[in-house]
This record gives sequence, C-alpha cells and structure tokens, in this order.
Amino acid sequence: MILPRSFFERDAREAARALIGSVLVRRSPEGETRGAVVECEAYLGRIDDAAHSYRGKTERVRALYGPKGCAYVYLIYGMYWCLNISAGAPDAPECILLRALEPVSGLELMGLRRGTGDGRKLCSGPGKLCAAMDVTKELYGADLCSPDSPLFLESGAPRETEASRRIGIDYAVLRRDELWRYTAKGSPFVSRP
DNA sequence: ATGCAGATCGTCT
DNA sequence: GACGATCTGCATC
Repeated sequence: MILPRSFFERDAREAARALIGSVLVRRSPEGETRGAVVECEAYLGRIDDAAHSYRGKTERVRALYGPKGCAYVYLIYGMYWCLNISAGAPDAPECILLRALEPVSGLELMGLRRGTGDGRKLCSGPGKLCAAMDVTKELYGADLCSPDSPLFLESGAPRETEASRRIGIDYAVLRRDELWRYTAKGSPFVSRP
C-alpha cells in the first residue's frame, strides 16, 4: 500500500519515526529497485538551525513550501545527491532526510550503479542510496504520493526504532543535540551504529 | 580500528 | 568567495 499524503502532513519527527520500515520504490527504465528505510532524520525549518529552510524560502528549498510527500533533492559537496521528503503542518517547511535503506529487490542493478557487490554498503548513507536508486535532480519535486510516480513509498512491517543525534550538523549550535535521527534497532544497514 | 585529504560545484552571503 | 545534512582511498595505530 502506497503511503498517502496525510502520512507526511504532520510533525516531521512523528512522520520520520513512522517511516522506518517503509519501502522506497524506484521505477526507472533500467528496472525496479526497492529498499526498506532503516535510517532517516527530521529537519524542522524555522526553529531548526540545521535545516536548509532555517533562514526561509530560497530557490533550492522551494519544494518544502509545496504539497507534503514530495521529493526535495539537493547536491552536496558537488558530487552526491541527497533525498528528502517534504513533511509537516501546512506552511511548515519541514522534511525527512533518507539516510539508509536495507536493499529489498533489484540488488543487481543497485550494485551496478554503485560499483560494489557488498549488500550492506549499497545504501548505507544518503549519497549512496541516491546512487543505488538513481535519484538525481530530475526527481526534484516529484510527488511520491502519486500512483504513477517513478519514486514512491510503500508501508512495510513495523520495526522497533531508536532515536539518536543527527549526523554532520555540528555547526547547528541550537539543535545539534536533538535526537531527531531515527534508526531501525540493530539494523546492519545503517550508515553508522 | 581511527584519521585525514581530496574530489567538485550549486547555493547563498 | 566560502562552504557544505558525503564518500572513498590511503595512511597509520
């Protein structure tokens, strides 16, 4: 069952925690790949100095100001793409960063795109999962709640989750210690223990 | 196991 | 003009 828009129309922290165990599905000309979400982080906007929307609306984050359940894709360090899903109450520019997936199907294609055969490392990071799932700027703004979307989420088996500090945002003096990173307990597919 | 340099460019000040 | 919500390979302990 595809996750409805209402799933994302709530506090990004709640949606992020509930997202663990869901399955990200990518349909491309080369084939279909699937991965269960085992790690993600919530970014809250105006009150969160780690969020790209902390300082308001800019061209890059315009997807966070539209409908929820849409893709916010950005380039980091000039070479890796990162995938976020817009979430939050209306007018709240929040999002969920997908950080790691447990490969479910299409492993061969993922390996081809990633240049590795190690299943544990195929999607164990925000840049890695985008490479494995072929997520690029072309999917910017894509509606993940639409039936014919090339990228969408399916509900999965519930998993026990844990909360921890977000990764790589030590510059965010205000919110660096918030436990807004969620992981599937004990999963060997996360980006870090 | 831990650490660090380098790659590379769009976005924002 | 500076800096990333990263990843990889190579060096060292």
